[in-house]
Order: sequence, then structure tokens, then C-alpha cells
Amino acid sequence: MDSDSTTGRTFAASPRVAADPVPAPLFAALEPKDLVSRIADQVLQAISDGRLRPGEKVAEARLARELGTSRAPVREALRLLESQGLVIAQPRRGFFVHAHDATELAAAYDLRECLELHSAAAAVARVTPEAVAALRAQIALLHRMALEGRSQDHVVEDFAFHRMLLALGGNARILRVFDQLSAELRAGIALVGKMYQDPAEIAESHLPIIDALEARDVARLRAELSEHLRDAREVALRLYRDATAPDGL
Amino acid sequence: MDSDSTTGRTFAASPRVAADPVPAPLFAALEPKDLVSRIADQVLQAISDGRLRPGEKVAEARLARELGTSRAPVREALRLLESQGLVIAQPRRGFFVHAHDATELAAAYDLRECLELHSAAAAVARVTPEAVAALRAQIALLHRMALEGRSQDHVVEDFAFHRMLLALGGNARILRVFDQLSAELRAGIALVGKMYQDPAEIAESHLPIIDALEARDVARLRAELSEHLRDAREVALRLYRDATAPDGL
DNA sequence: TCACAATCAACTGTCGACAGTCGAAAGAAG
DNA sequence: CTTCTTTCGACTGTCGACAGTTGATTGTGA
Repeated sequence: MDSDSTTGRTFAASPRVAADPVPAPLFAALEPKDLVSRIADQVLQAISDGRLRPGEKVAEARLARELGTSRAPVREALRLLESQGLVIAQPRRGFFVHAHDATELAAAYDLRECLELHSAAAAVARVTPEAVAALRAQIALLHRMALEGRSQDHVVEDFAFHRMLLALGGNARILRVFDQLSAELRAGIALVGKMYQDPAEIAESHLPIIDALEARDVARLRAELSEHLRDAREVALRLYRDATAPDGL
Repeated sequence: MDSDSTTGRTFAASPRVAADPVPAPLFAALEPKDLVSRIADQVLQAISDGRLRPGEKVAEARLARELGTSRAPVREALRLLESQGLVIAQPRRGFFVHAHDATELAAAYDLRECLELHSAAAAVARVTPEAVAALRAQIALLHRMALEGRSQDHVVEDFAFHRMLLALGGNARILRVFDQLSAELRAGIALVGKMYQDPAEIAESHLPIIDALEARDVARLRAELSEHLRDAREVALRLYRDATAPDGL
């Protein structure tokens, strides 16, 4: 897995894009073997994998038993995920995996478009040949995932690509919002999983974005991103409806 | 206090702007007397008031003693605030009030501009005479705060105005990000507190925004917002530097 | 007086426990 | 056989406790 821990407590940014003016730390801080973070990651994984389905209850007592810990760290981990919108707490009833509706999904994509388009200007201003190379490498990776049929990883790396783009913008705060957002969206996408658009085609569709970035053409970059994201939203919404409609009837 | 609980667990949106297509609930859900939320609000208040200064340690044991509760709910509340970036947990060391630097402050304002400009288009499309009236009423409130010299409340209501504007956009997800963001910014602003720009002038400066909105002129609204926010950022950054420089030397 | 080591109080991470609550299963009444 | 009531298991909210750690204080030697 290439993205960060996605629990909102990001310890180190992706090292592939030297976007921030940080002096490139030689050593990443040892991940403090934080029980809470590990539990949060486990639950996140379970949601992303679809082992925990939307609306399903996440009983802290049961989770603690299975993980072999006490309930205290489990509760804290769930609160962490709650603030990210992945689970919601109903007082005296427990935690439940957040079940999104189409409206929320659309809103999330709208927010995503907002962030990415805004960052485009800064990205163009700060882009370097190395960054472009890294982005192209990421697309190559996407292709590989497509060929190997690893759709789950494909989604992950797709988001990683967009994250790199955002990182180029240099706004760490925006990056944090995107991380939260992508965790949610990935969880939503996990629902439909296999029946995804042709992955190779998706990989392809990122190339015009890189081209526009390399040409330092803000308007074109914005246009390409806008179209790309609109497509992604379209696909996601359609898949969402397909996945939920049969259950509803 | 007019804004919501700002702990990220928003139970009801501001009722003054009928932006969402929600059927206007007659009764707000009774606030579940959630110990965790109340503790989080207390700490948030303390940070906003400046009783807890940036960088200061927030000892959960001490907090629990003073609040008369056990440490468990205090820890959960602090985790909640951690995920909002208001405090940071250092493993085995405890929680500390997040001390922003100028870069982060600028990034936060950048994100804010991103959200508000993006929502402008939707706001224009969905604006109603009632919404405009509510916004004008809010500005009147701002004026009153200015006259009465209640600068703390002035800041709160200023954010409330912008929140109303965003609510008009109809994207609940964006609203959530803004709520987090404004909690952070308010905490930062609380630092400087009294020496704020002329409050009456600030209240005045919102009027062109409403005019552009009423005229349903997206471009003008964007321009006005952009200028307004750039000013706000300028002031905030200058105040920040003034407030921190003397301490540094 | 200053640098360094031993000491110690306070705090964090985690645990197990208890009371109250919720929802489902079991049982009674029609 | 259905519907309402009762019962019961499992779970949540909160608490106090214990072990290990941290930062500061005190004490020691030069």
C-alpha cells in the first residue's frame, strides 16, 4: 500500500513528490507503535475491503475481543474514524459504518473537484521535471495494476496520483482534507469493487492532465481535471445506483 | 453563541438559511447529553478564549480531575479535537494545543478561499430573497457587535455569515470542512483578540458580497469574495506576526 | 558555581469492572 | 397464528487501578 496511514494522523508525506519546502528528512520518525492508530487502520481496512458493509454495526466490545485488547483504545480509534465520517456514533447504541447516499457521494466529488481545481494554479507554478516524471511513473503503475486485474489497488493508486498532484500545490491543509475525503470515497467505491470502468482506459485518461501540467497551462489543466473528475463522478454515481437499487427493491 | 457545537458532530445546521432541500425539521433532536461532546466543547472554548495557549500541554489527568470525570471520556474528547487539528497528541507525552505557524495560517486561508469561491456559483443558482434578507440581518448583527465592542462575538458572527453563504451552496460536505476550518481559525484569531481591524469597517465590507449575490452575478461575487478574503488573510497574518514576534525575541 | 547523576511526582497507555440500557428472543394472551 | 409483554444476553458509558514513562527536582562531585 502506497498511501499514508489515512487515519488522519499523517506522519510523513509521500516522498515521491518534493513539493513542500521541507528539508527532505533523511529518516522518517519511527511509527510509534500506537495501538489506537493500528486499530483504526484495521477497521479502515475492513471498511475499504467491504468486510464491514455500510450501515453495519461495529461493536466495540466484540472488536476488542477479536483484537485482544481492552475496549478503551478501540473506542478511541472509533472516535477517530467518526471524525472522518467513516463511522457514526449513535449514543447508547454504538458505532455504525456510515452509509452514504447519492447526495453525499455527489457532494464529496464536488468537494474533490473544488480542491483539485484550486490547487491546479499552484501546481503549475511549482511543477518540476522530477514531479512530472513521478506522475508519469504513477500512471505506469496504474497501467500495471490494470493489467494484473488488481482493481482494489488500482483505485488506491488512482487516488495516490491525484494526491501527488495536490501535493504539488503545496498546501498541506488541503492535502489533509483530501486524505479524509479519499478515505471516504474509497470506502464507498469498495462497495462496488469489481465492476469498475475499464482500468486501462482510466489510466490512459490521466495523461492529458500531466501534459497540461507539463505545459504549465493552468486553464487547460483545469479543463482536463474538470472533465476527468466529472467522468469519475459520473461512473461512481452510476455504480452506486446500480449497487444499491437491487437492494432497495 | 450562534454557531453550532463546532466539535465536528453537528446535530443541526443553522436554521436561518433554508439552503438544503431538507424538510425543515420542526424539532431539533435533543442534544444527547453526551459527556464527550461537552468536554470537547469546554476544551474548545478554553482554546478559543485563549485560556489554553498554543503549545500548552493539555493534561488529560488534570482535566479529568477538574471536570470531575474519569479520564476515559476526556481522552476521547481530546482525540476528537486532535482529528480537527486543534490539539496534537505526542505519544507518551500527552496532548498539546496546536501551535500554528504562519505557513499553516496561510494554508488555512487558502483552503477557505477555495471553498468559498467554489460555492459561489451554486449559491448564485440557489439564492432566494429570504436568504439575502438573512444575510443582511447577519450584517446588521455584525454592526451591533462592532458598536458594542464585543470583538470576540464579532469574529464568531463574521464566520457565521460566511457559513450562511456556504450553506447556500448546498454542499453539506463542504460545510463540514468549513466548520473544522473556522474552529481552527477562530482559535488562531483568539490569540490576538482585541487588536482587530475596525469592526464596523469589516461589517461594511461584506455588503458588496451580498449585492453581487443578489444580482446573481457569479463573476462579481467571486471577485468580491476573493478580495474580501485576501484582506482578511492579510490582516490575520499581520496580526499573527505582531502577536508572535515579540514573544520570539 | 556548574555539570551530571539519582530520585520522584505526575502523567500516559491500557486494562478489567460495574451499572444501566438496548434489542432480540421467548413466552403469554387473544 | 398473530400480537403484546416479559425476560435475558450483549453492549455501552463511565470509572478506578496498575505498570511503565517522562520531565523536573534534588543531590553529588569537581
